[in-house]
Amino acid sequence: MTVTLVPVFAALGDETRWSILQALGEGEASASALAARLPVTRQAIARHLAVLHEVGLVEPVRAGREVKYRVLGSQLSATARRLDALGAEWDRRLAAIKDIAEQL
Amino acid sequence: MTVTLVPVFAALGDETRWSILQALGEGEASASALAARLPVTRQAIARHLAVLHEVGLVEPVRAGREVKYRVLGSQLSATARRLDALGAEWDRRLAAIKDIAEQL
DNA sequence: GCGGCCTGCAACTCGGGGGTTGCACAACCC
DNA sequence: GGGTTGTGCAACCCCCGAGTTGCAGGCCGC
Repeated sequence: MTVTLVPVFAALGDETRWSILQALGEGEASASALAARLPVTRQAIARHLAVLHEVGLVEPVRAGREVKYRVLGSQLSATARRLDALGAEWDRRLAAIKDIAEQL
Repeated sequence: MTVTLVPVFAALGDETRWSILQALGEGEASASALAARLPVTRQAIARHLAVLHEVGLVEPVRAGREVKYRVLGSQLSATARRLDALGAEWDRRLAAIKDIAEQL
């Protein structure tokens, strides 16, 4: 059920979305609240939140008539672990190739 | 000093670039060699390699008239560590906020 | 119940990036 | 030297996504 990595990074490859994530890192907030402290429209932020939710980095929390969002740091850490494993694997393989080449 | 995170993730948010990285993870290769086993033009791959090089994920290696590229797994792992730290920090802060709220 | 927030959906603009083709140039091989 | 292979640069097309405005619908409080 692990989400594929690429869409997550596509979501993380946007400055505005990082601003949103950073703001949410200081506490839950609604789209309107975020729009008040960011230089973009509420609708734009709503779309960004939808994207972040699709890749599992953020979670909506109904609070009466407003919808607050909570950042899911554990998901980010999980993604980080997969990334680290990939980097280590590549370095390991390339080192092995180099060793074999030197064996000649 | 450390490159900003966003461009790195923007670079990682593309399927074709991941195909390139995966291929390079099995051994160094030139743009032409990659074009032979991927469904895109050599020029497109060259542009992707330039992007990956700009964010430090890949390194060019001149070999006579051809330019092979090597994937830098350590850079990926370094990025992963920064990401993990961020996720942990967010979770820590939100947990602290929750604790304070329950103190009331 | 009624006016004011907050949300959701739809249509539109516009700039950027992924992909292509075409050509010029450099380096290897025979 | 001449043909072949690999690279670099430039122009072009085209689609997608970030952002906007506008409007309709739901919940609150008075």
